[in-house]
Amino acid sequence: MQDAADWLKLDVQLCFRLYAASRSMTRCYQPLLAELGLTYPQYLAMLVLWEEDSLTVKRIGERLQLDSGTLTPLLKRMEQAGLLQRQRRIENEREVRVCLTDAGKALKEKAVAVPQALFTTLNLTLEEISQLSHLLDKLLHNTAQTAAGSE
Amino acid sequence: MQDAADWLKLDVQLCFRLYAASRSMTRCYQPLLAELGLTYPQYLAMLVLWEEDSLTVKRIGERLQLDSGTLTPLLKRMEQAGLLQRQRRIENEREVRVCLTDAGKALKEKAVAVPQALFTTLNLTLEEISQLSHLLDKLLHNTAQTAAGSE
DNA sequence: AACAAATAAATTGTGTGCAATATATTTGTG
DNA sequence: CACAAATATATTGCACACAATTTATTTGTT
Repeated sequence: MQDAADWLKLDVQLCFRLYAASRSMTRCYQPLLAELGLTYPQYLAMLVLWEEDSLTVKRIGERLQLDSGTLTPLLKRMEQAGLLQRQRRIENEREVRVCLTDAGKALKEKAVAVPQALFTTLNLTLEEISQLSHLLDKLLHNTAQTAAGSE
Repeated sequence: MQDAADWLKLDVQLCFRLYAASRSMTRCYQPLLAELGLTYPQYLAMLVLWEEDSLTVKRIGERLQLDSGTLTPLLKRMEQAGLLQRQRRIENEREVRVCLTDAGKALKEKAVAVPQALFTTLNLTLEEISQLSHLLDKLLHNTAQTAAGSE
């Protein structure tokens, strides 16, 4: 009985650490991103668009592992903020193409300071970051849902 | 210019991995917890209460790093579900004491299967889990807010 | 061409997270 | 005792996440 109960201790649970660490890191981003007028998920969407502009909602969702239920309102708010434009494609009217505005593109300059500041806050060695990234990738791979993770 | 822009690539960002991994793991828990009638944050609250029953909202919040804005409605839903009871303490009426009901205590038996199933899904070695836990703890420590992390 | 199946977004509803504020109670100080 | 400061919880408002459903469009098949 005691053996089985040990599995249920909070401190033993890897998942709680992951959950707490993710939220803790997002909280670190928050004041930095507030200066750019972005939330953390909005920042992720901008990262994707800065890398490759003019993507469909579906493509952004694949990169961020988010569905339209999350992305549609998020992108609408970013459109309201003047960072991007959403328009149905003429070739395929099911799709909505998302393009950065000049303001959206310009924000990239200021954003460079964000990951650099985070790196300082994290205070992990490059070796530790590399290890952590590797382990998280492996975990992501093993937990990926067959439905969502279609590549 | 190119150097600075490299900091803004999604795949480089540790934080995105953490964010994606946390959500991916929660999705793995979801079908298992659905059988217990719990969401993931509710499961975490139960873990804390199974370990030590009759805690204040504040104490639960310290364990889970959640504030009353999140916990109050969450605990109310769990009370509705018959898993616990919330009552103002007589000694100090600012505090609310949270106690498991018999149903809440009994649920522990079924819950033991959950972390075991997750361990199988994760498919990580004990060594890898240990490493990951250690790195996440370090990250958590370094990102902890001075305000919230009062011990 | 006709139409079922597939696809892409949008919508709806529920449950977090969290900042900011409000309320009630207790504690500390003169 | 009076009363400001501190404490614990609750409330409000906003922004995700995500399951489930709906809507509109395109594709595949006959």
